[in-house]
Amino acid sequence: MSVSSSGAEPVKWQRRKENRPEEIILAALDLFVEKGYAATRMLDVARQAGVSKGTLYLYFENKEAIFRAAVEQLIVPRISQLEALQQSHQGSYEALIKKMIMGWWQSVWHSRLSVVPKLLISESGNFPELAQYFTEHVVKRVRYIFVQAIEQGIKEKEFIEQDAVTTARLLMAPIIQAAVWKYSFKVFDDEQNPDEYIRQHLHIFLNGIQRKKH
Amino acid sequence: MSVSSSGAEPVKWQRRKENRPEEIILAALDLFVEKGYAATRMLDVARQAGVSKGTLYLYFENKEAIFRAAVEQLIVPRISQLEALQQSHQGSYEALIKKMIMGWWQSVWHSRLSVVPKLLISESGNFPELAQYFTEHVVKRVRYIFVQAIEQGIKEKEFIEQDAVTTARLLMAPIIQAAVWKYSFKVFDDEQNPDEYIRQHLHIFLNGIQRKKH
Amino acid sequence: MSVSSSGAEPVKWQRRKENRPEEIILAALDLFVEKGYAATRMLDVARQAGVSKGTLYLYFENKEAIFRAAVEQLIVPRISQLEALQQSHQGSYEALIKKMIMGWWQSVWHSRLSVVPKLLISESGNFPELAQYFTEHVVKRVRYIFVQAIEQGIKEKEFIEQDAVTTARLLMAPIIQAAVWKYSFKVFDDEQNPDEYIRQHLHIFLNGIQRKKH
Amino acid sequence: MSVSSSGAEPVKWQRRKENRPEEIILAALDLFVEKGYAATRMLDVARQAGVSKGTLYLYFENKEAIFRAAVEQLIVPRISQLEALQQSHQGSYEALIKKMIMGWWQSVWHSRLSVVPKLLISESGNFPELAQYFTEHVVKRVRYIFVQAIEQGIKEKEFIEQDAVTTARLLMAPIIQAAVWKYSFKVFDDEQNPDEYIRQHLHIFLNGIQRKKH
DNA sequence: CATGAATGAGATTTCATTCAT
DNA sequence: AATGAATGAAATCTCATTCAT
Repeated sequence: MSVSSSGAEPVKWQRRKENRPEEIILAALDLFVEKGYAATRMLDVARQAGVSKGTLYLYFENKEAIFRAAVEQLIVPRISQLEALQQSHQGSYEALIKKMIMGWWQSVWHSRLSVVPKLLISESGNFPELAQYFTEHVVKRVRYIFVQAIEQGIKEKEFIEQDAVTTARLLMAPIIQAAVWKYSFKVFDDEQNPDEYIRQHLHIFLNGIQRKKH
Repeated sequence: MSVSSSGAEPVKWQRRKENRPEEIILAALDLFVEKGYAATRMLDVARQAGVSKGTLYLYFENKEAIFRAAVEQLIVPRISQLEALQQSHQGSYEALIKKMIMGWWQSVWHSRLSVVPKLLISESGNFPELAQYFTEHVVKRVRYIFVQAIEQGIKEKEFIEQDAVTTARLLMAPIIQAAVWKYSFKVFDDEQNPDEYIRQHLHIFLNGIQRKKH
Repeated sequence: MSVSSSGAEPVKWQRRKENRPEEIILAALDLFVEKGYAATRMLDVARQAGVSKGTLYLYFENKEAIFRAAVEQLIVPRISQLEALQQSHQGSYEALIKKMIMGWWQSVWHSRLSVVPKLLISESGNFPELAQYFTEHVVKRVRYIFVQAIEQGIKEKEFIEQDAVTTARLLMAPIIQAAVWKYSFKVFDDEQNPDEYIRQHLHIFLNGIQRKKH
Repeated sequence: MSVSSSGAEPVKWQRRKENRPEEIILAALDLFVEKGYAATRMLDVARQAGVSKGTLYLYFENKEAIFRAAVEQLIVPRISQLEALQQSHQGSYEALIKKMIMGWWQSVWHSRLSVVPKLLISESGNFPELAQYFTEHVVKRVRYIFVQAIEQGIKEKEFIEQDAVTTARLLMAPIIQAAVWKYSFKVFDDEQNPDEYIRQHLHIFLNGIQRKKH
């Protein structure tokens, strides 16, 4: 199912030192999202990763270390993409926000990364340091990028006067919400086209904050 | 419910006994939200409710039953309020939506009810039937109320043409998001005024869907 | 086998809060001595004590706590007996030493207490704090009692001039040795009469340190 | 043993290979004494011996085999020294005993051999065959040498009438005790001069068993 | 009814041993 | 011959649930 391109011999004793940590992280992420951290047994993680229980402990000190690694390694690298996008932008701030949201959406929604919000929301109570780390290094950093775009749009008379931080929260809320929903109630809720959802969000939102041209 | 069948004389010191199930539910809710379902020990619930471990089992079959009861008893009654509001409304649909959102917000945000979204998101993987129940009987039902208001606003040329279901999702997303955030990252995230947050959401959102008057 | 005088109904659910800790300690002692600390499984301790695994953890934080309790509660009380004996003595120092050794021997050898030396010797490497505690509060304290008797005997010209501490060590060595042997090699070594062994030790030792009367 | 069958040219850099088993035994001994058998991990043994875990299994079947080898190879050869000493002796039995004890003491105390008593005492419960082997082939054999010396001394009227086996036990007890102590409580107990300890033991003991000359 | 001591299934974690490299 | 990554049995410990009091 997973290993490589050469087909189908289920080898039992495999040495894959290089790839193990990432394989374990991805396996754990799948399960943490599905069952929550506490309900995920190390045996499950091992099976999902195609290794034995003991192997997990060769690469991670304990269950919590896997959790931390999953969050940190997956998310943080993505943010710089966003920052780069902002700095190289030319044109209206409406166009910048559209571009950033759509880019973020593409890279997050369709990747395994989209599970992280749900995971952190679920486990924030049990891992306060991790929740704090996430708040400081991800939430606020991403929000700041949008805050800047909004503030500059206000200064340039493109957007109406408003509190930029609250507006940035409102810009992000439906996206985070969608990611959380995907892993919580999607199977029971009616199908919807996520791309259309975002498109419409941007439409209403940008329409809502723009200074009306008379 | 059982002791004195001649419901006339409400003896004070019996109240406690009568309220036991609710006290247990509230205690459990607090803990489920704080630590998650799996990490909450029955001993903790007992202590928080001021009873012994054994007593829990006099009122509930097991841990899961407490969880189900908590969700069902807290949420469902509130929805009919919303439905009543809609049916009695007179005036613009913008005003109706404002009224409903603010009413919902008041009754949810400032009550213990606000923990339910976070709780269900966290535990949906472990309690699929409950997640389904919640999706069908709460999410969709509430959404339907807003869908109707939006659709009628479109028909009356008050709002622009758009997919009402998606729009309803976008209307609700920041509110649910706020409730989830409150119990996940609020302590680490910067303070914000929740009432101002909702006010601004309504402002941008309604501004964004209104048909521009020229 | 153990519970009480009323005969033979092996009850399954027994509440014995008062006696449990001591029962567990004694059970653990038996096994620690037989197999060593590390090789003794908590399940074994539970079975030996006639309780379940979980019950152990109601009374002791972990395996090490049982070990510590066993050592501390059994040994320390006995020492004061010895000190009392010394202070009330009248007569020759030879007689005092005889009396103390025989008394100590009686109370230690024929009781479960005799296992402690072997146990501490075996586990000293893994429980250095416990070994230190034992050295300070038991070994040195007991030795000091004998050192005093010997020094006074020297002063009174009853015994020959010699280093009293070394002599006290030599007085105690065969006794400790016997206790250790009992739990290590006794089953394989030839039977011997322990009372005769001590009697002869005292005979040779006291004969060896006495000032020769001409 | 295997490589160069023409045993003439002892190549230096092959030595290491040839000595592997002994190096492993010595490494294991150090650790067994410090931590006990069960608490000693094969990884520790490997590291201490400067080899990898897998290599241990090239030379020994399993952990127990290392333990057995350690005991057997270290102890047994020393006994014949003692027997030779006895057979070649001329002079008083007091002098013979002094010579044997001092010789034994020298070769045991100041060598790694001194750890064996503590080790066997600690692990006798887990390795009964080994304990039996030790009792039969070491303890009794050594004791027999001393028993003979004592019995002959009695016959020659050098020593007083007494049970020679018990006396031999008492002669050996302080020495074994000292070796055990060295690896159990020495670091916490006060310093003492071991040579002085033995000298004084011989003094008291021999003084105690000698027939008084009038 | 209420209690909390007692239970035991099941979780995490360790480490002797195996075997691909 | 040597390595050390990988294995999995078995240990400690937790906690939902039961039941004597």
